[in-house]
Order: sequence, then C-alpha cells, then structure tokens
Amino acid sequence: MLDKTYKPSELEQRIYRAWEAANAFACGQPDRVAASAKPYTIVIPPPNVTGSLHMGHALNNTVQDILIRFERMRGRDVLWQPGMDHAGIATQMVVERQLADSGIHRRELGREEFIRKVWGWKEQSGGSIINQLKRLGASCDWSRERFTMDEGLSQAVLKVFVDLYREGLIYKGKRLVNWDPKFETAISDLEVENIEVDGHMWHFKYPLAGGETYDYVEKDTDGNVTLRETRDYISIATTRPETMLGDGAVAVHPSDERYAPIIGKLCEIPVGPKAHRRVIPIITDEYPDPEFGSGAVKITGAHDFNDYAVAQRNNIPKYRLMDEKAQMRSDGAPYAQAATLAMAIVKEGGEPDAKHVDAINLVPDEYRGLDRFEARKRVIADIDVEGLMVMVEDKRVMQPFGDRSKVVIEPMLTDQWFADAETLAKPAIEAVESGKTEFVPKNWEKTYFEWMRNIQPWCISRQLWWGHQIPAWYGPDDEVFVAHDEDEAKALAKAHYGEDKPLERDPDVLDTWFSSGLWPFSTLGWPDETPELKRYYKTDVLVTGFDIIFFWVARMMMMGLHFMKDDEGKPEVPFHTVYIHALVRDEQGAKMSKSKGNVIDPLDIASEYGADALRFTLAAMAAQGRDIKLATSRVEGYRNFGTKIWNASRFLEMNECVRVESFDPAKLTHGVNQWIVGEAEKAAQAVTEGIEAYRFNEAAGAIYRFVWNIFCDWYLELIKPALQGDDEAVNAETRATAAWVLDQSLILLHPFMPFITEELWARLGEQGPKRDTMLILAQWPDLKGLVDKKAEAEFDWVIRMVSEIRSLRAEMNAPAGAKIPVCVLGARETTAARLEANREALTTLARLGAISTSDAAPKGSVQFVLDEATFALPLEGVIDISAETDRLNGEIAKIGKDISQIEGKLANENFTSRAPEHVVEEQRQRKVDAEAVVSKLRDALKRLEAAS
RNA sequence: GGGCGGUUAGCUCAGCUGGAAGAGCGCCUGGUUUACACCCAGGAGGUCGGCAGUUCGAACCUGUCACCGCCCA
Repeated sequence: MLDKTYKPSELEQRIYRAWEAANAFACGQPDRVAASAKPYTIVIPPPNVTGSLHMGHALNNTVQDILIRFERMRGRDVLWQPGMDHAGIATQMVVERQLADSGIHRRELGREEFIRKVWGWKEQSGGSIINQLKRLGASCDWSRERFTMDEGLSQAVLKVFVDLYREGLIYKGKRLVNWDPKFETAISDLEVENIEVDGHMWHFKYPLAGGETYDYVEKDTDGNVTLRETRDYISIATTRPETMLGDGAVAVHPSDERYAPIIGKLCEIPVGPKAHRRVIPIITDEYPDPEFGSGAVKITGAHDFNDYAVAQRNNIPKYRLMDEKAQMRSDGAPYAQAATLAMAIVKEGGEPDAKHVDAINLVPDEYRGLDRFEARKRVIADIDVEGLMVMVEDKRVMQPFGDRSKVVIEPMLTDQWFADAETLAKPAIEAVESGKTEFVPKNWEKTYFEWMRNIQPWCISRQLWWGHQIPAWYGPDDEVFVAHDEDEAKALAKAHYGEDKPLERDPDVLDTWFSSGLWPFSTLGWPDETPELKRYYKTDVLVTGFDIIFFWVARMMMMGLHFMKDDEGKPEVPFHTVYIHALVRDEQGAKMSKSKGNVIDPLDIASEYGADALRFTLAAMAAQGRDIKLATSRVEGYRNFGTKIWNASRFLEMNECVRVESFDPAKLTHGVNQWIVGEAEKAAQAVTEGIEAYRFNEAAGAIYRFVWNIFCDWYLELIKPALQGDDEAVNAETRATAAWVLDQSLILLHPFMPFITEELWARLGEQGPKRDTMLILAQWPDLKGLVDKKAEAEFDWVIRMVSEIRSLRAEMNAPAGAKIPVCVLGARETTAARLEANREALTTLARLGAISTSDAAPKGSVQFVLDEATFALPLEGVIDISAETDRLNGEIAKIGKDISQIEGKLANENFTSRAPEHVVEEQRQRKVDAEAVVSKLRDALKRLEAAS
C-alpha cells in the first residue's frame, strides 16, 4: 500500500541508482541498434569544472533531459553526451588561492608541479556539478563523460591548431587585447563586464608647440558666434589622465571648424619633465564627436580600443605604458632618452616600426613602477600645479572589469595568437541563413548574425599554465615552428636552418573555448574516425541560454563547419537546432547573483519540494522568448501536483484497479471509459506536440490539466459509484481502464517528473502483468482513434450539469449534505438517455435525491437551462422567491446583451459579406442557442411567478 | 547612441494562424464526501500600458508615446 504522501528525498537517489544499474542512460543499446533506431544526440554545453549548479543549469539540463527522455521513450537511440570544460582562468584561480593559503606562489612550484596540483584538485573537488546534475535526474550517458583536457580531446585541439595555422587561419600578432592585471593574462571581450561607475572627466590644456596661437571661435546652431578668443592651447578631455603619457596624437573631427586653423600643427603633452616635453601632431579623424567634451581627443593607441583604431588609420605610434601587473613601466632607457626617440618618430612620420615603438618607455622616471591609479593622481596633481587643468567634472563612466578577477581591465598591446574568426564565421553565418541550423525561437538568429557579422579576430592565447599549451616552438631568432609535437617541430626547424637548433616552446595556453568549440565532435572521438562520430554527428539540438550564444553556439558552429564533413564531403553543422531558453530570475525579475543575495539554490528547492517539482516548475514556466521569474509558490503548487498523481495511484490501488494484459482501449463499452481514453489520446497528442515544438510549458500544462482536472476531478469521481456497484462486467472494464489511463499518464509525465513516475510505475507494476521495462525505457504512446464523439458530448454534458447544480446549491446556501431532488422538464431523447445512463454518478456528484421527468416544475424551484432541457430543483422554504426572480432576470438580461451584440454583427452587411462563412454561421448558431435559452428562462420565470 | 524584449486578474505568468479573456498562487464562502487539507466544491477579481490607424472584427497587425528590462557601443 502506498503511503499517504510521496517523499522525494527518500526515493530519488534509490531510483537514480536503479536507472544506472539498468544501464538505461547508455547510447547504442543493442536492441535499438538492431532495430535500426534513429540516433538522437544532444551534447551538454560543458559546465565548468569549478562550477556548481545554479538555476540556469537546472533549467538548461531539465530541458535537455525532457528532450532526451522523450526521444528515448519514442525508441530513438539517444546519446546525451556529458562532460566538463577545464575553465582555464577559473580553475587556475581556485588552485592558486589554495596555494596562497599555504603561502606558496605557483612560480615557486614550477609549471609541471603546479599542473600536477591542478589535476589533483580536479580529482578531489572538481566536477561537483556532475553529481548535482544527477540529483536533478539528468539521464546523461555518464560512461562517455569527457573533459576538455582529456588525452583524446587534447589531440583534437592540437590538430585543429596546427591545421588552422597551416591554412593561415591562425596567426601571431601584436594587437590590443583585454588584459587582466590580476591574472596577468589576456582575456576575451566576452569575459569583460562593462559596468558604469562614478568617475571624472578631466579637461587639460595641451599648449601649442612653439607658443603658437589661433583664433578659437564657437558658434550656436544658427551660426551666430557665441565665443571668440585667442588660444595658445587645445583643450582635451579624458577620464584616464595617466594614459596621456602614451599619447601619440590629438585628433579632431574633419568638419570641426573650431580647430581647422591648427590641423597639422604640434601640441605639447603637459606632463613629464619640462625639459623633455613631448610634442604630438594634431590630426583629423572621423572618430572624435564634435559635440562631446571639447571635441578634441587624445590618441593613446596602446591603451584604448577606439584610439587603437585611430592610431592604425593614421600611422600614430602606440606607446605601451604599463607592465603585466598594470603598473607603470620601469624597463628600458631613462625617460629623457625615450622622449628623444619618440620625438624622432614624430619628425620622421610614416609608419613607425611597432617593435621599436614598444621598446620605448615613455613613463617619466618619477612615475615608474607606480600603480596605474596612483600614477593618475600624480599626473593630475602635477598638471594642476602648472595651471593647465581647465576643469574636472563628475561623470558616470563605463569601466571594463574582469568577470572573474573583478579588477579593472587594461587594454594592452601585447603579442598574442589570433584565429581569423571572420573567415571561420562566414560558413557559420551561411548555415543559419540557409536554415541548415535553426534557432528556436527564431528571433535569436538576429543576435547571432549581429555578432557573427561584426566578429573580431579571436584572441586564443592566454598567459596561464592550466590549459592546452600552444604547439608552437621558437628558434633562436624567434622563427616559429607550429607542429603536433616537439619532434615534428625539430624536424621543421632543421629543414629551415639546415641544422639542429635549440627550440623553446611557447609558454602560453589556449582559450578554454578553443577546446569547447570542438565539443560536438571531439567528444565523439575526432580526429579518429570512430563509429560514434559517424553515428551521432551531426547532433540534433544544442540547448543553451541566450547569454552564451556567442560562447557555445558561435564557436561550435565555426569549428564544426570547418572540420566536419557530411557524406558528400560538404561542411556539416554541429546541430540542426539551437534551442535558446530563458534566463532564470528571481521573483522580482532581477538577475540572480551572489552579491545581491537573491540566489535560489536549485538543490535547496529540490531538497524541500523534490527534484520533480523543480523540474516541472521550470518546464511549465519555460515559455519561449521570456525570462523565468521563479516563485517558490509555483514550485509548491507543482509539488502538490506530484502528490495528486500519487494519491490517484493510491486510490486505484485501494480499489483494485489493476492493469489487464490484453486491454484494448478501442474496444470499450461503457461511456465513461470510452470518454476517458479519448481524453487520454488528446492529452498524449498535446504533450507530444508540445515537446516536439519545444513548447515545454504547453506540454507540461497539458499533462497537468489532464491528470488533475480531467482524470482526478471527473473520471475518478464518476467511476466511484460503479466501483462500488455490483455490475461485474462494467466494474472490470472500469478498473482496467482506470489502470490503463494512469499508466498513460505516468508515461506522459515521465520526461518532466522522472522520479515519482518511475516509482509509481514500479509500485503499480507489482500487481497485474509483469512490466517489460522500467518506465524510463517504456514506449511512448501513439494513441489513435480513441475519441468517441458521442461519449465526448455526453460527458461534456455531465460535467456542465453537475457544475451548474453545484453552483446553484452554493449560491442558494443549500446545506452541503442535503440531497435535493431534481425535476427535468422538456428533456428530449438524448438528455433522457444521458440522465439514465449516469443516474448514479450524477446523484453522487451533484448530491441529488430522486431524478424525475415531468412537464410541470414543482413549486418554489430554482431552475436552470441546459441545452433543450430545464432543470428544476425544488428548494421550497429555502429559496427567496423574489431573489430567485431577480437571478433569472439577471440571467435573461445577460444573455439578452449577448444576443443584441450578435444581432449587431449579423446586421452589419460588411460582416456577413466579408467574414468567412463559418464565422458568420457560428454567430447565427450562437444567436439561435441564446434565444432558446432566454425563452426557456422566461418560461421558468413564469412558473416561479405562478407558484408564488 | 544601436539592437532585442516586455507592459494581460492583488502576485508570477500563458494566450501559436486576428473570430466569445486563461492558469498557478493569493483572497472570500462552504466542506470530517474513508485517494489526496500538499485536498474538495463554489465565488469575487481584467478600460489586455496610453493614443492613433488597418480591418466586418484587434490582447494579437501597423505607427507613435510612456515606463521597465537585457545585450552591444
């Protein structure tokens, strides 16, 4: 006997272990392969090895598990490929922090030892998210779990790097990158968060060289002169005064008349030792906004992305001012010498030599070694002393922060490896344009295109130790040899130099995304041509949040299309569908974050309400194109739903509703049973279509309504009298039907609530014919032809009648226990038959006494109209005649209003001539029906009046 | 500044092809109906953000305004 309530915490782990023991998650099940089942593949977007489960993961994996369980039950050979990525920065950070606790820096350990420590950490405490996914019921094929640093996946990385390099799609170069001074590495744009903070805008005077002057004129929009003065300077606004030291030019917009007189002249950077003030040219470029600040912009090509572009266009030297820790440089020659070299470049013009420029340290001696923010203060103070500060404004400024380090990111000119993303993106764009890969919902394609069409070279090198070390070796003259291993590099070097030369390997590692971009095929064994690769690539769907379209989708598309080919040798996409799900927010709609303290931990929810309730909630709220604002009251409601089906099962158990071997839902004789199997078919169809269309909320809603509002609320109530009755034939059919419908419900609910359904499947399997399989491997229903129109109409009528009577009873305050007789007037054949067939059920559900048919209503009756018949409930003494008269008049008035509305429509010639025929016909029918009801209500009113 | 999305019941949200406004929670009333109080029955509650337009007909299409959110610069 089942307990009164379902207790998830006691059962979930046991059930999960049973699935694992049954090997239910494994792909390539021999019976399915033998039956040439079509493969269905999802690769998990690899969670980070340092990560722990948050609500976003919970939603992401619930969706994947729903799809996987659904297709598994539909007989497909499913592979849900799990694993994790090695998360270069995050992991290195964790281990470094641990080391720091014992006062050790990784450099003291050395690279090899440090990496050993990272592996040790990974074995011990990495990947806790995997167990958390299991708690949610994720049915991944864990036997195939992969890690981006695995031997096989590392081979894939090597091959991809070498191939792309040889194809000219990977190159090394000095470019501006986002530099994280805490981790001392380059990071990608996507790892930078731009946050608006309180800052300042300083306005400084850059004196014109040689004491030159010009007429500075400002005009209003009508061209009237509002200011005219003689100036010997140009005013520059900046939020980062410390970068002035590296200025290479001042730029103004070509249309800006104010500065036209001084274009091409030189001005002086008002900082540094007086004797060696540098002068820089005033140039024109489209970049400066004349409306913004003074309209003149200082150009520091080595420390600002916009300035970098200007400097590139105009051959302006890009002076690097800081070191890896973002401290002011202290290398190289003293300032006086450096400034002289810089001046020489200005004089020479033309394209400056980047290497030469980079060697010049333009930080004045007294600022060298200072932190950048300290240097800023000193620069401001020094300029102020000279009286060259015009003003300082308080201003909100966008500042870039490292998403992990939380320190201010410094744009920095460094040597890095780049992938030619623009070239790789072309086929990836084309694949979505042509529909080879589709986004669901479709509007995300726009985001994808937007990003892919404006893609920047992808900086793939990281100055870290943890990751795939770049397979590039340098000769003594810095000649690069890219090879799969050191031996190959040596051979290349020998061929190049004509003799053996010592080589040194590039110390940097690759961006983690370089390896996770290969995930859809590297996990299947590529570059080996494994049977798995052949069978499961391309995969079916990638499920992810929109915030990482750029990370996963873009990279997997680029790499997949470049390296994978279909049977005809054409590039093959990694997945045909990208399902983008919502972001989970808190109840108020704020993004969940630790700092806000509004994080709802999915595991807490799972512990309190069960993993099933959490999953169902996420699915029910996963409407396309909207964020999920998670309220625990919803979870509670769906926990109750689990309890509901549990108790329904308990009810069947108590009433010996046991499954019958040869049960055929198409051959039922009893109306209520014909009706419920038809409803089951409709529910199965709705759930199936919902999942197929990625409309999880609709699928969840359909099974919820069927189980609760149809099966429990009506069917089980309707059959109670029969179960108690002594008609053995009806009784047996009803029991078998109930058991069969519950079974269908468990199957349909399983993708959403796997634990409780599996448990009930087992418990209900203890009676009746033996189960063939666990529920997870059971057959998804394909129900057809079970909808019996007659039964459907009949039980629609039963429900309406019972509801009507209940409503009136409540309204009349009839005692809950009172059995009220009912008299039916004007009933035609169908109604009479329905009354007769369902007499017991009706009297029980509506708490009726005798049901009689007559032509005259008993005195003092409450009356209502249902189809052609009028029902009279004699409540003499209980009812207030005048109140009842008012009620009926109210009804008549309400329907009358409807009628006049419909008449209005029908009288409109435009409507009858232009609206489709079936719509017009529908309105005509509505009018006829409503008029019939009104006329019957008028009769009822007359009877009431006659009685009083 | 560019792009995307939102505004529907007290709250959280559905509403697909334009054709009679929905759910869960909350609220109110009643209920010891031996499956379930994590329940049952009944009920109240909406100018579908504003305005203008298209249409026989608009929550839905178009324009515009307002407010909110996100992404990118």
